[in-house]
Amino acid sequence: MNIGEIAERAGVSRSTVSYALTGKRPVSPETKRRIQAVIDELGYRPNAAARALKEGRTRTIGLVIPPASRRLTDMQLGFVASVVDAAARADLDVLLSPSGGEHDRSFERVVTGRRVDGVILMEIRLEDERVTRLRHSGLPFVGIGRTGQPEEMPWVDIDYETLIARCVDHLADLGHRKIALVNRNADLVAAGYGPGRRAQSGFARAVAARGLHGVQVCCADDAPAGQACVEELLAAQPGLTAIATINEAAVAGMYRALEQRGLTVPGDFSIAGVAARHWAESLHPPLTAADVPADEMGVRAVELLIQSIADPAVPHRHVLIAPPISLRGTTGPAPARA
Amino acid sequence: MNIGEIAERAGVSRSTVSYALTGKRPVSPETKRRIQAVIDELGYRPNAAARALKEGRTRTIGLVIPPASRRLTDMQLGFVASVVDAAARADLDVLLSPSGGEHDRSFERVVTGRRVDGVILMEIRLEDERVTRLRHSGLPFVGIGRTGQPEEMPWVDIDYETLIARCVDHLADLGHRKIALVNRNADLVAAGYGPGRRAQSGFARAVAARGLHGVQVCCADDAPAGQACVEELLAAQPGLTAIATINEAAVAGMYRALEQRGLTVPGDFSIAGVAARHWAESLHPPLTAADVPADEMGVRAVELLIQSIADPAVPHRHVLIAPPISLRGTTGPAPARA
DNA sequence: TCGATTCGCCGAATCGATTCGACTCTCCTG
DNA sequence: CAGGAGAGTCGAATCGATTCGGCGAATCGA
Repeated sequence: MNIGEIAERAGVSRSTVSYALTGKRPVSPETKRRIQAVIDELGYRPNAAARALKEGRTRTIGLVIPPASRRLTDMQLGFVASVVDAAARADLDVLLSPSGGEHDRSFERVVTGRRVDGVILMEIRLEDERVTRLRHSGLPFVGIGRTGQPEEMPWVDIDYETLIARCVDHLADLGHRKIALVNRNADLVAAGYGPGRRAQSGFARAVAARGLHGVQVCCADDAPAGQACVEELLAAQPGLTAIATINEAAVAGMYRALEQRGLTVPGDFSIAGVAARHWAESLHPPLTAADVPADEMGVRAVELLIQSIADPAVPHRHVLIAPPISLRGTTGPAPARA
Repeated sequence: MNIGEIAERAGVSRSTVSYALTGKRPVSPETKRRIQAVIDELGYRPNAAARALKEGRTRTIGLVIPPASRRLTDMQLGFVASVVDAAARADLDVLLSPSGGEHDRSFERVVTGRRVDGVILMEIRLEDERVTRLRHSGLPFVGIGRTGQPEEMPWVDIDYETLIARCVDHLADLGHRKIALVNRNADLVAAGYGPGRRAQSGFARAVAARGLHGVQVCCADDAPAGQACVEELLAAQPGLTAIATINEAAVAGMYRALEQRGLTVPGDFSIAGVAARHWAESLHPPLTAADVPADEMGVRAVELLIQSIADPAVPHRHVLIAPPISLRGTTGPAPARA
């Protein structure tokens, strides 16, 4: 069933059917009605491939996610969900492409087969060859996250550097003198993962500015790792009274380790972090954290992408988000020196 | 850049380029080499839309997920991840389509615009109009989950009825006499969500068979709801000593409620469930549960779909999974009657 | 009443691939 | 040496939509 059959049954030419559907040229009401009747009867829908071929656009965007075999963090899941939602509202479909590891074929297919009109890239490194690849291809794209050359592309990002510095300031204000940064997993940070690196520098800067003793560690992105990580920290770092973290997936484990050491939060130990709001709230106890509006970020990313697609020459826009810290009760005054 | 340009530069016709690429007719080694050289130089890739139009297939599958605004459970996330992985291995792209609520346009677009060669459907209801829609459309599809008429389609599913019955049996063996089933959220169950309904009947059957006192409740899919739910149960159901559940997202909250009532697990109270393995393990304490192999299920679903696409006339295949219960320490002998 | 607009519609070209039939060689066989 | 087979290639049709130029009829103003 194609546009020709509709045309035939309605007694008009194919072009008239097309114009009736798109409205790009006037069609008489009577003709339009007849065409619509046939379409409704047969349940006709234009063939997406044919349309894409002629129009040169697919009405589809690509979403490049971390290898799916690695569990997505709650925040990443939030990005995916909001991107899919926002795209659906704009009548765009979303093609999912895991990147990294064995899946580069998938990424390559999406980029070079002209299967999508644009791409949203997640989990960006400071040096990211996917960005290079995309720039070279001429395909519009937007980052959730940014590289070390922020001007080279449009993006939406969280200002981890500032946020972690704020966490440190907050903890310092409460009298904590020795603070640890619990980062994301070591591989990621070593590979130049933006948030990880920026958290490092924000932490170092703030710790120096306040004259504190700072310790930095990496930690795999799950609860057991968080537990192990804090156990090690407590053993190796006497006098440690607070943690700042961007590793939301590990927080539950951190709580557990503290609890097993008999340390209460926030009485004996404070934790502040950067996390998706609903996650921070659902933790027990709810985490004092800068609430990352993952939902909003996905929507903004889609907006930027749609603009880039409509006019590739438009200057790159950037959205840097630094939400305030919500005090939820996992931070308190430093305990009296033992 | 298209196949014509490649042909021109290589000094052959377009059909020869096509045959050199697909190997569907012999091409002399020398010609093949020349063509390949041009392709490598220009980085040519065939246009996916043109190919899809001519071939009548898109090399893309649709994955219909629950509305993304609702958080995906860990198990659902596991399905998505494994489907994407398996599809990528088969050189298939995955088009994501949220269904339900305001997103039915997206579902409709995917199904009727012939954008995909087949569909994998998640979160199936006993009566599911999407299944009706898909059957009517003639598009090959596979369910992760099944309707009330299991023969009508190929699927991969978990045998919730049996698994919950096993949980009950296990708890009964340990001496528990009054057991609650904590189901998924009420809306879902009311809408005829398969796992929810099958858990209900499996629970009812097992409870009756063992002469126990059973209580059934629904609970929203998150930790706070789990906490509230167990608080209510404890208040309203004196003598309750165990819970069986399929609501993995609520388990952490259940633990919390018990803890706050001063009840230890498994000393005072037992919990057994059905959950994705890695989730059951990462809970604290790790949950005694039937471990759902989410990774494997996605792979199997893709396999079935590929078969259906290759030969739509092939009889529907079904994979019903009933993994054994892994004892992890949240179940123990019923406490002596208070 | 005549010429110029405007409206509504049609026919044909086009997007970029695949594929079928046919053509030209070369080689082998009887 | 004629004729058939097969290898290698080409030209043209095709998939299903969009879109441009143009054509006839109705409308309008002078």
